[in-house]
This record gives sequence, structure tokens and C-alpha cells, in this order.
Amino acid sequence: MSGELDNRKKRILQAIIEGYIESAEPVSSGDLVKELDCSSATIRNEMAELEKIGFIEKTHTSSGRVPSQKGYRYYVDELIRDDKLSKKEMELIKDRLETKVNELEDLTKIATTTLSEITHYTAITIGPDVNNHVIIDIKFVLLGSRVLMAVILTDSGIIRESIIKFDEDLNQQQVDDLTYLFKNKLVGKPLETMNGPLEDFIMTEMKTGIEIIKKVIEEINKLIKESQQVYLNGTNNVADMPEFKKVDVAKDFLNVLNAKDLVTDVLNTGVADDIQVYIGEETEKDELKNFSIVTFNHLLEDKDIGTIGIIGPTRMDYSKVISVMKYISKKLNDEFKKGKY
Amino acid sequence: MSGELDNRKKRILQAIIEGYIESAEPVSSGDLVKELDCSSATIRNEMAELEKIGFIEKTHTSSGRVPSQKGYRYYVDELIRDDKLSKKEMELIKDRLETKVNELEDLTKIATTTLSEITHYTAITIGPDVNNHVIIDIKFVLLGSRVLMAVILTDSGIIRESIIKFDEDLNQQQVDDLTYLFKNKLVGKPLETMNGPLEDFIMTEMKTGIEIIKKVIEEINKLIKESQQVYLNGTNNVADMPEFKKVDVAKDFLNVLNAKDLVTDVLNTGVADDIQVYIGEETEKDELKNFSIVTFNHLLEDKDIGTIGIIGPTRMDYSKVISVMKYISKKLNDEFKKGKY
DNA sequence: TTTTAGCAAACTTGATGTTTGACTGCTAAC
DNA sequence: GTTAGCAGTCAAACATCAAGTTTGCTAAAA
Repeated sequence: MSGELDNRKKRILQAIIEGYIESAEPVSSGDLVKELDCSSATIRNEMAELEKIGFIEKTHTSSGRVPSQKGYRYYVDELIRDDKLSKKEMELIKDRLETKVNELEDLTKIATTTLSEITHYTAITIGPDVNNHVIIDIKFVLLGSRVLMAVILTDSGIIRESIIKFDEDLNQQQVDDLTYLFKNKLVGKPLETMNGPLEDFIMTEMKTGIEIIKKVIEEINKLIKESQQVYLNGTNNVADMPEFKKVDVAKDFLNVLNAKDLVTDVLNTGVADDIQVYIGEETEKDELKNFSIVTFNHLLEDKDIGTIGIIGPTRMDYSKVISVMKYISKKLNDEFKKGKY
Repeated sequence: MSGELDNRKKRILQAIIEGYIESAEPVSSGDLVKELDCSSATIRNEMAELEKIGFIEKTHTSSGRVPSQKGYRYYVDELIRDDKLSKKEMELIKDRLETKVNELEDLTKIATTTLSEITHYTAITIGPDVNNHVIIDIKFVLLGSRVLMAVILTDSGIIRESIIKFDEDLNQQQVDDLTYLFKNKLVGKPLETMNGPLEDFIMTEMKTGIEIIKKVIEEINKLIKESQQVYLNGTNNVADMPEFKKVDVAKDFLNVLNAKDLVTDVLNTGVADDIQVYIGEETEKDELKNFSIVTFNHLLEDKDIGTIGIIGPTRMDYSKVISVMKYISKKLNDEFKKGKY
């Protein structure tokens, strides 16, 4: 199916898609005459065939052509250019990502912001599914006689704290016990252990301080559940896009950003250390049918440590987005390794 | 100026404003006949006078009337109803705010979300200016040989942590020294002490571990500066408002939300434990001239602990918003006192 | 066989005009 | 002070028209 197209058809399809990406207007046969170096009639003939295969569409009988979802897919798979990154942009990315930060997540946020700035689309990042990250250390710090802070470190460099309040005073002995108990039972185990096994253990084997321990477990579980953080950047960029003029689309987009679940759902389907492109309906969400999402997961020593994505109109500059993503992904990985997070 | 209006004029103005708030359409003399129990001609005469004073406007020569900014102001000052809160909504608020949470800021976020849900406008909250909050305690926790966590507690119940990375190993002795130093110099002093005085002291009096201390101060300062958190809720509600149909307004709004500084600037001007209303140009920001902002500061033992605001079109249901705010403000205060944050 | 020129048909876009209906302001009567 | 009545104003909806694109098709040219 991909090999079906002869060279000229490829060039025409590419020209249509890139023209449409640039202008947001249907591309006519006449527009391509200079570029293709043949008459408009010839181009029309070719266009008719491209339309038959389903790569391009007309908005009405006598309009120019617009890429179809299938057309974009072919473009992304076969025709994409990945040299759309200028020296200046590369410098910017390098500069940004080499900023010293203290937490992995901060670096990810910087990457997201940079991505959005360069592409002018909305960028979003979500944390990883931390359930199978391994606990390296747990600390409890008494912040007041009734306030305890729990700090959990995982092997992926992710740190989480939770503040827990009690109705009665705690003493240092209790805190030490707590530390001892949790360390013994949890260090070296995945975070999800917190859910089932631990609770069972405490209920059966432990006798003292059950209430305190239960509360601590409860809070830590809450913390883990909530910890798939979402960070958005560049939402106002959409306002400048022509498709935003259609009120429906604009509304859709606002709703999409608000019901972040939709987007995070898509981001979560991404696998492996590679760039994924979801075009329109490929997102499998009705609300996203006018949008495309490009994502990549970043790994640290084979562990998923989060996903970064771009969301924009289906008429998205895929070449640019993918070029930028590739470069950022590479640089981010370098930094991760360098930084020993 | 406020007493100038006779009773019927007040009723007419109120009817116009409430009608316009409801329908987003100019209100005609005919619309008010039933309500005012006199002929449309009489109402027209009254309207002409209200227009002369500048409380209402026409969109064109033969259109109905629309409230002016001055009209809204009069309405907010004199005509507002504060019984627009249903039993059900009160219950919802109570329910929500009585959720047990561990941090003050979480409760504020819940209040913000609830506010947005009930009013259907976008709600925003910003943290207080923490500079003059007094430090109660500082703890340092070693999370790894090169990773230190600093925890700062203030008298307003706000807790902040920062993770600091070093290029060399730290031992427990150094951490203890650090704790001793910071506790001695800072506990009981306002957070802003961190900025000037402390640095001087270290540069002149201390000899050991200067680099470590400098880094810690640096990071903590960063933390304090960044700590005016902004939390937004209900941005998609705007999409359903008729004014959103005007692309310019929609764009303005997106930009406003993105350049949060604009809104936080306005929120920051709010003073005392009271509700403030900024209508259109009263915000003194050109970008906000089509919007209104209603805010209140909440205090805990006379300390500013943040501001909650609503942002919506000038055609905002002020009565509803203010009713809800009053109630939430009251309940929030109750909870603050009860919870001993 | 492939490409091109030429042309009718389809359709958008923008300008122009018309009708309809909703208001208002004014005047004169109540 | 209030109201009825009426002319004047304007927006919104709709129809009409001309101009400009763009296509598909056909037939001729390469």
C-alpha cells in the first residue's frame, strides 16, 4: 500500500499536505504548477487518482484538495522531512535542557515548555505509572507534635512527600517504629506493594499503633494515586490557529484541555522509547477527532518515567513537530544519564 | 449619587441588568411591561433618563438597553440580592469544605473548585505573599548521600519543601550543623530574612561549608519566590457563554488565562477580609476590559493566607457570585479555625 | 500513451438590495 | 404623570447577482 504511489504522486501529495499545513486553505492544481513543472491538467489527473485512493478530499465540488486523515498518515509514515530544525532552535533546546535542576520532573517540565515554544502547539506531560517503580527509601519526619511528613524515594528518581495530620500527639519513638516497619517491609519492593500485601501484614501481625499505621498507609496510597501529574503549556497558542475561528472546534479544544483525562488516556497508550503519532480519529476519542497528538515516552534505565505530548489540529506541522521531538527526546535522555537522577 | 434614583428607576435598572445577565440580549421597554406594571412608553421615558445618567446604553439607535459599567457598579453597590444560594448548594459547599485534608492549600483548592462549579465561571486562587510569614521550624533531611530535602514551616500553616542536589557527598554532621545554623538564625523571623540578612551573616561570620550553605539559601530563596502558586478551575465553562462566540473575546480570554500575571495582579490588589468586585475597566488592565473579577482574601489569625477569585464576562451574575463567595468565605474561615492549620 | 489546452459546470465569495420585525423617541390625548 | 399611536432607525435574514476559482471532461498535441 505504501509503495503504490509513483514519484510524482508522492511529490504532489507532499506538496498538497505541506501547502495546506502552511496556509490552512485547500490547495488547487494551479498552485502546484510551478513546483511540479507540468500543467495544471496533469496535476488534476493525478489528484483525481489520489482522491480515489482516499489520500485527499474536496471540501466541495469545485474546491481545491485537502489532505484526508489517511493522507496525513501516509505523509507521516513515508514523506516526512526531519530536517526542519534550525541551528538556533537546536541551541535553544540544548541551553534549556542543560539548566541545572534538582528533580527529574522539573527537567521534564522544561522540555515540555521548550517543545511548546518551538512548535507553537500545546504541549502536555504526564508522569509515569509509578506503581511498579521500586522503593529505595522511606523517611518520616515529625513536623510538629501531630504532623508527620512521609518522603518516598524510588529508583526512577521520583520523590514524593505527603503531609499527614493526626488527632493525637506522636512521639519520636513511634516515628522510629514507623520508619523501621516501613523500611523493612517496603524497601526494594514496587510501590504497588503499598496497596494489598502491606495492609494484610499489618492487620495480622502488628498489634500496636494500628491506627497510626493505617492512616499513614492511607495517605501514602492517596499520594501514589494522585501522582500522575499533568503539566500543560502553550494553551494560548491555539487561539492563533485558523481552525480556532470555528466556534465548535474552539469549544472542543477547551473541553479537551479541561477533561485532561482524554489526552492523558491517549498519552498513556504510548509504548516504548519511540515517537507515536495519533491523527484525528486514530486517537479513538470522538472529542479529539479534529486534533492530532504526537507523543513520546522517555525511559531511564528501561523504566518509564513519563510521557510528553503535543496536541494540535490535524493540520499540524508533523515534520516540524517530529523533528523537534526527536531532538528533545535525545537531549533529554542524555541529560537523564548525565544527571544521575 | 446613589440615592438619586427613585424606586421605579431602581426597579427598572435592576430588571434590565438581571434580564441582560440572563439572556445576554439587550432588554427592551416591552420586555419589562409585565414586571413593572406600566406601559412600555413610561418605561422608555425612565430608560431615557437612566441612559442620561450613564447607567445603561444602547448598542444602536433602535436597540434595547444594555447595562454600562457604571450600571453594573451601581447594581453591585446598591441593588444586589444575596439570597441566590439554594439549600442544595449550601449543602454542597458544606460537604466539600468539611472534607478532611492535611494542608491548608488543599482546602483552598477545594473551595476554588466548588466556587467554579456552582457559579459556572472560572475560579482562580493564588497563595499569599509569604514573605512576612514567620518561620516556625526548619528541617533538613538527607535523602541520599548527595540529596538534601529542606522543609520549612510557617505560622500560617504553609509548608514548603525543596530538594537540593550537591556535587559532593554530605554527611550527617554537616546536616546537623546546617539545621542548627538555620534554626538559630531563622526560627521566629519572617521568611524574607532569608534574602538579605542571613546571607550577610554567613559571608562574614561563618567559615566552614560556605558553599553548601550558599546553595541551600539559594534553593530556599527560589522556593519562596516560586511559591505563589496559581490554581485554576473551570476554564471550559467560558466556552458555553454567548460572548465566547466573538472570536476576539475568546482569544482575549485564553490569553488572559495564560498570562496569569494579569489576573494575579488584580487578585493581589485585594485587601482585608472582604469581597472585592472589579468590573471591566476597573481592573485597570486593558486585556481585562471585557471581564469582571470578584475576589476575596482569606485570613488566618490576621495573616493573609491567599486570595480566591472568579473571572467571567462583565455580564456576570454578580448576585449569585457574591452570594456563593460570602458563604464559602464564611465556611472556609470556620474550617480554618476548626482545623488548627 | 502521456500530456496539455480549452471550456462548461459547480461552487464560493462578496457586494447589493429587500423585507421583516424589533425598538425607540416623540407627540398628543388621557 | 401616564399612555396610545406612529414615524423613524436599525439589525438580521434572505435573495439576487457578478466575479473569480477550480474542477472534470474532451479532444488535440506530444
